[in-house]
Amino acid sequence: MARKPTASASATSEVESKSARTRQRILDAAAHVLSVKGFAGTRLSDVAEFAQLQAPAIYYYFSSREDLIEEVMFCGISDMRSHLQEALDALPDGTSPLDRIMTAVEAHLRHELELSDYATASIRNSGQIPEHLRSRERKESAAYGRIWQRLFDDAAADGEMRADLDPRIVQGLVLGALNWAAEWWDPRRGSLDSIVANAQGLVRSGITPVAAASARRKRAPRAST
Amino acid sequence: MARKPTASASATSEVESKSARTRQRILDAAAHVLSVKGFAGTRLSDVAEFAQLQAPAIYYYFSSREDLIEEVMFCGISDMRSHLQEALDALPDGTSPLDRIMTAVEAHLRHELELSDYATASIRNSGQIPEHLRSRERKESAAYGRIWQRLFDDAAADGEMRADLDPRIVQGLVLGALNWAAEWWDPRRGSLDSIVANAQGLVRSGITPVAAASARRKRAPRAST
Amino acid sequence: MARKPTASASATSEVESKSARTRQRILDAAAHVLSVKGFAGTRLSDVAEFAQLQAPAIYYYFSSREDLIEEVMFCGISDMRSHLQEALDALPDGTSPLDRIMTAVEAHLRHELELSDYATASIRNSGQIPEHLRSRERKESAAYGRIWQRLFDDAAADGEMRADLDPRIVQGLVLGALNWAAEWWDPRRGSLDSIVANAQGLVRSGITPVAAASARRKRAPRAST
Amino acid sequence: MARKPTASASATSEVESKSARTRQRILDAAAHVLSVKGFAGTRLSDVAEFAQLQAPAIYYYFSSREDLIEEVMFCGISDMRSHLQEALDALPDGTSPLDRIMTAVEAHLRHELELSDYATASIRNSGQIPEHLRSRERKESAAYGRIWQRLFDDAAADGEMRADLDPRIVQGLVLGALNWAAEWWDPRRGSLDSIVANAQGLVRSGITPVAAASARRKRAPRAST
DNA sequence: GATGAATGAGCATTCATTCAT
DNA sequence: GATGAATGAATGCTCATTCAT
Repeated sequence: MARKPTASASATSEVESKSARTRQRILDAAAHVLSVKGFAGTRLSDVAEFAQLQAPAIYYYFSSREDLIEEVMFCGISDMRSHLQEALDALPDGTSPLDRIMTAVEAHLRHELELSDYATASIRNSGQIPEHLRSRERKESAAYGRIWQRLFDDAAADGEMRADLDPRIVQGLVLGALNWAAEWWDPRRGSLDSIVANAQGLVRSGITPVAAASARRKRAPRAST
Repeated sequence: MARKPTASASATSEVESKSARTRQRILDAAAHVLSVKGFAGTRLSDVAEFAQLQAPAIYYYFSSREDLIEEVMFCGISDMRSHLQEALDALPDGTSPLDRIMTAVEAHLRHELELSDYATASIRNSGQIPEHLRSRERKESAAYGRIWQRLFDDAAADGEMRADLDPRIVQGLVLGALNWAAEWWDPRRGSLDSIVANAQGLVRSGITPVAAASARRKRAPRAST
Repeated sequence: MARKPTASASATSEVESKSARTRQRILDAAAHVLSVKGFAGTRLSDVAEFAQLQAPAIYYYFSSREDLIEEVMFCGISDMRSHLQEALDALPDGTSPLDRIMTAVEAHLRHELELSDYATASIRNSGQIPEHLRSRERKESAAYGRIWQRLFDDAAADGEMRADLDPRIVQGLVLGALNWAAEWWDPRRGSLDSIVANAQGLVRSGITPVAAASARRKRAPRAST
Repeated sequence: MARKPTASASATSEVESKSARTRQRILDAAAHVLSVKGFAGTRLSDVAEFAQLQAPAIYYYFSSREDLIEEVMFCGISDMRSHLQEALDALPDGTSPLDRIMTAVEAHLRHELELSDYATASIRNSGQIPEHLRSRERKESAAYGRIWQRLFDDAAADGEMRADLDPRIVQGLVLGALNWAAEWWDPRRGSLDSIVANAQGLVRSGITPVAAASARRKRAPRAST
């Protein structure tokens, strides 16, 4: 289900028809161009070049440029959401809200920075795309936001978040810190692990009440890969 | 505060000629459109409409679309930098690094969210703009980054930042949290003061060593691989 | 009456008002630009720059770009015609048709190459200018042609032109040779006198019947200056 | 005779692809418009109309308006040169310099007046076109001039040109007479043969020394058709 | 008389899209 | 399935022209 710009094979459909693979190549190319050039700057000719075919061939798989972009945007957020959901589902029952947030932080960062094209395309262009292309994306985006909302609400309810913090605002700030990482993180100048660790550390102690901080603190759960 | 016609800082933006005001109107309009539509999506006709004149009139003040956009980008980061620098300069000698960071967080957020067009234009498009339009902007941007670098380095040197945090990564995450605020903050659904307070709280306790923070707080857990 | 691009003062109006001089400067500039850039390539801004004023100032003297160009074209051919007519009128009665042609050749060449802007503007653009701008110019042009026609017809009638030559065609060829001189003649690489002498020699012996050619041949009369 | 797509001489212009024919149609149309309207006045929409397609279609074959015009200019002079060269090469060894000049006069005139668009485009616009579009054309043009130079130099060396004539100046005047013919010659008012004959007669006796002139004069060689 | 400021018409060029092959 | 060829709808930019000062 997941569309991946790199070469990682999604478990579900090993052997796809040639047609499906071409379609995928176009989507991947579009995600890449979209993430770099932005909505208005994404030309079909560039997408085609990246996908190694001629521009008119795109119309065999997508009915229009907008249709193609819409799908990229949807996939970007949709894949992100399922990736996060899977990571959270994999946690043992009874995992504390704060630890669940740690897992979410890691999942978001890894997905964004490892498979960045779709995610960054989706992230960077959410404000530039015409409304009528965002109905599916908006739904997913809202759902994705709700997952995080729940995480912070639970943390607040369990007394794992300081009372002077507003869960909604904190959520915005934390997601911003994570989303923005794609803008500056350079894999050659620092491991992904280190940025994950720093983000988790920053968020954990940024959120945790003073007393609570020393009280618990077992160990961060391993999230998904 | 004033955005300069070329690069000369006009200290008093009180009585400017009508011509200068028209030029300013065009710049403001361009910043607005640029922040919403992105580099490739910024049409001169839209800018003109926003500035209440005809598109060709823009050429009386700017030699090309690129020239106009280049100046918006430069002003965005340049104004931000001088705003931050002024705020820091206004602090009394001996202010602790951490407190200086708090001031910087507030300055960045207020500038971004109050005059958001230039800042968001600059922020959102830094990755979409062709390199040859970025020479001035890049210089300012680097200088701006260096101010923040010093802040975090000083905090680390003074023992106000936990040893497990990498100052560079923390800087990226914090600035990301602040930059992204323009994407989600809605002035109608929360005061600017509250977002400033939350950001400061999050950063302060996110950074501060356990001992200093409240006397305990050991170390952030190692998360993933 | 004659408009001259260089500094030669026309005898008639020594002291002209400042206004008239500005108008003249504009005409001269237009002639220059027109001769180099052609009709469509003649921009009022270029004319203005050459005349050392701002483009809108031209409208104080000419009602439109077309009007200005029309006058340049008219002056070009009109001055040429009066110059030729004066040279011919200055010849003593009884001058042979062939000698009159020699005078005409010299007059045409000197006018074209010494005061070249108007003449070359007129010559080069006669084919590029819209018909509705050519009514005055066409009349003058026809009159100019008729002078030459008479010269060749007289030469033919007097037996000074070989019978195998068609006076009309010869006229076209001779005027072509003269007109084209502006395209290649470089004052730094050959005197005006030498080109005049060569042209006269070529035309004289090119036209003259064999017997007559060796029979006479006094000397080419010096025409005007 | 064939105008080549790029610069490769396609000897047999029999069966060209439809694409090549469209390209040729555009070139022909451009030559026509260029010869009538001049460089600055040549609009792609006019060229397109003449070629019976829409203006943007031109970009499928030429990368820019300048590129198209550059090729027209190059083809104009290049075709002229090869046409002249072929005519001269076809002459039997031992043909006198003067007779070779007669052949050249005929070749130039026929090419210019029969395929006038390219030739007149090239001739009329050589002074109006920006330098950077003239590198190829200038080379050909110089080569063309050198052919004529040799002709006149040889004539002078063989004593077939009067000593009072300067070969360079005569060359300029003769070529001018021929080039200008396109400006006034009307096929409906005189045969091409008659203008060729008149030009040859004029040049022959215009150049030939007096003694020689009456001595010989056998027959003007009929050159090409 | 002359200029700064602005406009409207027009042109080169780009690009998504179509269609016959 | 895919492409060469072509088109129509923009969009940046130029330039003659106007007008208030």
